[in-house]
Amino acid sequence: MNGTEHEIGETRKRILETAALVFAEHGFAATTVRTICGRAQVNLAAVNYHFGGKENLYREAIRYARRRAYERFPITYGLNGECGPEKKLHAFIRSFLFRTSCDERNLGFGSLVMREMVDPTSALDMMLDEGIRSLLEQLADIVRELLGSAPDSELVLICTRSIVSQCLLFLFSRSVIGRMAQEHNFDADDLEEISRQILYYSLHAMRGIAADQHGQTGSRRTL
Amino acid sequence: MNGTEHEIGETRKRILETAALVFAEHGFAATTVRTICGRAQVNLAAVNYHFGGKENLYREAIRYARRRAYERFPITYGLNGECGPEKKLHAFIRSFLFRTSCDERNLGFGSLVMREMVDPTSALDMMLDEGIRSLLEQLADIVRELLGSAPDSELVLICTRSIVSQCLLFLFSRSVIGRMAQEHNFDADDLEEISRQILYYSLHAMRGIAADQHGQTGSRRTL
DNA sequence: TTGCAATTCAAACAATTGTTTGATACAAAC
DNA sequence: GTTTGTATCAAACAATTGTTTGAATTGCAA
Repeated sequence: MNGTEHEIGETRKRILETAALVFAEHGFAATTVRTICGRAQVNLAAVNYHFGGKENLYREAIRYARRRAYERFPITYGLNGECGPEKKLHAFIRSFLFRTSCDERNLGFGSLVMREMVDPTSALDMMLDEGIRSLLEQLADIVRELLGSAPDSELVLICTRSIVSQCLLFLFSRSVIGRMAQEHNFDADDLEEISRQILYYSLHAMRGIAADQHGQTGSRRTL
Repeated sequence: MNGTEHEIGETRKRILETAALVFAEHGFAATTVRTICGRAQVNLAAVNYHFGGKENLYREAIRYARRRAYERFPITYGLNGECGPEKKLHAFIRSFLFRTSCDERNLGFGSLVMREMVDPTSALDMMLDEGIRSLLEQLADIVRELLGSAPDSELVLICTRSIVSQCLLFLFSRSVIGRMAQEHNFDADDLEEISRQILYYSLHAMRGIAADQHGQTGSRRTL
């Protein structure tokens, strides 16, 4: 081993992959170093030797899972060349759903994000700085484009929030869905269908809101 | 003590309230019986004496917090007499947001639900049976009423889901919002405003979808 | 082969966990 | 006053935790 940053050794890599999956499954507190090492078939001391502790391993595992998930599903997933805001929104929703899905090749990235939102550590700040913030801004740009000229900035916020919430729902309500429906794991076709539903609903909502806004030019207190 | 079910002793009550708040703050695994007993100013053995273990206390604490939260904000909160589906939807959203808000008098009910969705235990089944399922059905009824006559059942599902997701967003993204905005705690006025926004957005979306559906009678594949 | 640094390993460590124990205090019933 | 059952308490228990240790092993350059 030459010691450079990106040259990952065999055990190091195996620990990272296993750790991401186990942390995603049980959370930080409930995960034991022994479980990780046992499943990764490495010695117990390897975690402290290679990562300097459980907490450091946790952060590294999150970065690793995120890199892998984004490699599989970049934000422009399924997009080819220039296209309108509708297609961009569809790509955004699709890639988000697939990236945070249960597929083991995502290394539990979705669950890691979800758990970090519920039990924030310093890793959440890391994630905000290195991805989430820019992701939200890109979505807001698409929404701005869809709402048309000179949109009230609060409206952009409301619509963006609605789309985000619908994407997050399938992250957070996995357990509830699993207990209320008979089949609880979404395959690729299901995710495509859900993407289409979210897109369909959001486009209609935004069209209606944009029309309402243009119709009465000014305060939109129709409540 | 006469031993009846609902006659709660002083220490028992103090443990329940403290436990709900501590479990809500740190989650089941990360909270220690010592922390609860210390903050409740009772002896360490009291938990096992009165509740027979940490896990039992956890379940009882959730029920206790839920009862208190629903007493403060029943599903018809702010409603008086008969009224249309719009007002009903508004009441549903409002009561949900207030019930799951950070207000300490809710005993952390919102966080407890959230954590149970992320780390499901047998308590989640309990919550589904004793509240969540019926809550979702009531919302679906309101949506059905709003969408008008003979609505496609899949549309009801989509719209219901969207409303739920927007309500849940303020439960799950509390940490992210707190780190992205300067002020991170919502007061009553904020919650009222957010309720209005969710209502506004949802009503527009449903109107648009209902119109689209009636316009083309049949498959709604406009994507 | 020899030497050297990086890695792996079994074992032990100190700290913390949920739970149990047996003594004690207290109150009401007889 | 004695008894009886409930409640509280300090102390200890067994199990599990993350981490450390020092020896053994490995891989490769000299």
